[in-house]
Amino acid sequence: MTAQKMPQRSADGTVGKALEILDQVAEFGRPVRFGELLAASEHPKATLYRLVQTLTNQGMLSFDVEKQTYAPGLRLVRLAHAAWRQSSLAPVARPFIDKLSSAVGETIHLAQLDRGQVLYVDKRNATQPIEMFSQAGKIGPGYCTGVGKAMIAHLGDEAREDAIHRQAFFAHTPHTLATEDAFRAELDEIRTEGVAYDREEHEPGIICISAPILSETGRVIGALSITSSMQRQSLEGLTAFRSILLQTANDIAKAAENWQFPS
Amino acid sequence: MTAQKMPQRSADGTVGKALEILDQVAEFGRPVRFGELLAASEHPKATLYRLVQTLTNQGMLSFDVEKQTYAPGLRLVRLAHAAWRQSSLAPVARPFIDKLSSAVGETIHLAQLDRGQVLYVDKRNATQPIEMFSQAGKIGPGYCTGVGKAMIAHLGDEAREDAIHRQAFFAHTPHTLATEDAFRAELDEIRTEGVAYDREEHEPGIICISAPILSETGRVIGALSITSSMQRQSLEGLTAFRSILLQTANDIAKAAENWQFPS
DNA sequence: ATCTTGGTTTCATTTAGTGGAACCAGTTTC
DNA sequence: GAAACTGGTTCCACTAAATGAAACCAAGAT
Repeated sequence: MTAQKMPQRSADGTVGKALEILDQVAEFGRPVRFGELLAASEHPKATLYRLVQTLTNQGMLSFDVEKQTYAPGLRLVRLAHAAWRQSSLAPVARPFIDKLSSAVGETIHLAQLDRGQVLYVDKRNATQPIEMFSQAGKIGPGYCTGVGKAMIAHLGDEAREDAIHRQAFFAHTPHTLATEDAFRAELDEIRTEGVAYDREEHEPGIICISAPILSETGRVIGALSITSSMQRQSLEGLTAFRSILLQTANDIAKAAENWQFPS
Repeated sequence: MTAQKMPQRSADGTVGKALEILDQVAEFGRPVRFGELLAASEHPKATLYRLVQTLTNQGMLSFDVEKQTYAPGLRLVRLAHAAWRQSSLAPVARPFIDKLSSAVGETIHLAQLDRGQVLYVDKRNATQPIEMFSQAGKIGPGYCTGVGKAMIAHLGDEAREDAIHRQAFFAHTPHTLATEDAFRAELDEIRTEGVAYDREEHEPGIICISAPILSETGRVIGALSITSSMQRQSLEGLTAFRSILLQTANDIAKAAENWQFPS
């Protein structure tokens, strides 16, 4: 089995534990029996049971009476709606992404950093229609995606170290930078370069160019990327997008500064 | 053992309280100051403070250091992704909705019931492109929407009573059924009718026809609706969709029965 | 009919949550 | 320039809530 330990979240209090359970259920990716959960959990039966009970009648977990399984609850969808509108860059960035999308005709990703991991908050694909939550909310590794590297490279020293230590450094492809040292070197490169490239590091044949979105004070607030495949493009081809990508990232940053939420 | 637990008011344990806070923040619809939250809360300063702290470093709330405001956190988006894929009807229903959408050329909604409220989990609009989370995750009232009425009408007695008591019965329009009695009568009607109509009860000029999605055992698992406006359609016009709507609802129910999650 | 397996409940013990009050900046007011 | 606010953070005795070992229950399996 693949016993890969995730970076631990300082489980403060009961609330922390409850949320940890929630994460576990979510990670299964399918409805789970109580027993399975118990096996994967530190907690004794009774404790886990009560925790799950609480989450369930709070609507954070949904319980399928017929199949006796638990899954992340719909209340989350409701809350995420609010989160997405308020905390994510997506609403602000939308017009710019639309423009960029039609200008370059390639897939666009908008992502933010969540504890060292890449969280995609929006996506535009020239050809296919958008796929709702199946795209937004998706997560990916920080160390081998263009957006991930672009963001981590521009973090402050402290935050960057933290992010680096959260990486799993699994070699998805022969091109993956799978060691901390190689990764650090790449980050330096990216900082001087201004943009990050994904040279088939995550998926074979998939390449991208990515730029960070930085606030006026230099804080990393997200990243933007143009993705393509080796069939359609070369790395040099992507370089041609450098200018428009940086411009768009800048536009989004500006727009984010004086973003007022609709009453 | 009597199943009588009247005093519930979303108050089980610390976890319940924390989630309540989360809801409150989400309800603001914009970043909030600690003070504002305090004013809207029952809890004393210190308690609220700690709760908010916990939620924040759990990633359930995000804190804008510059503006000193809280908003629902990105961790929710990640969790919701899982919830949407697993607990919602959307992934199963997608192909059917697509088909229905292109067949009727009107707006389609897919919704589920969450504590008496309507939670939209997917939407198809013939003309406009999809709008990610800005649509999925949206909530609406149960008593004055087609999907809401269709679902509540087909609940079991106990659950239906519960749902009815959760309704606010605010008269959004002159046509809103704003009393419990009128609502009950309408529900009876809907049960014999098989479909529910929204006759400008929520928004002026907006009408819809809706069918519940029922499991083989008769449990309500969601609802489907075709929405239009008085400009484009009449109620009679919508009636023409009755058959295809019921058919689609049925297809979705069938598909949901033997839905296996992708490993 | 008895043994497992998987889920639920009890209850004395322990731990974590609570909240009144004090404390600290920064701002405003006098 | 001191004094009174305002908004946020920390203390700590008190209390309510979480804990978990063990008992219990309901099916299926043997």
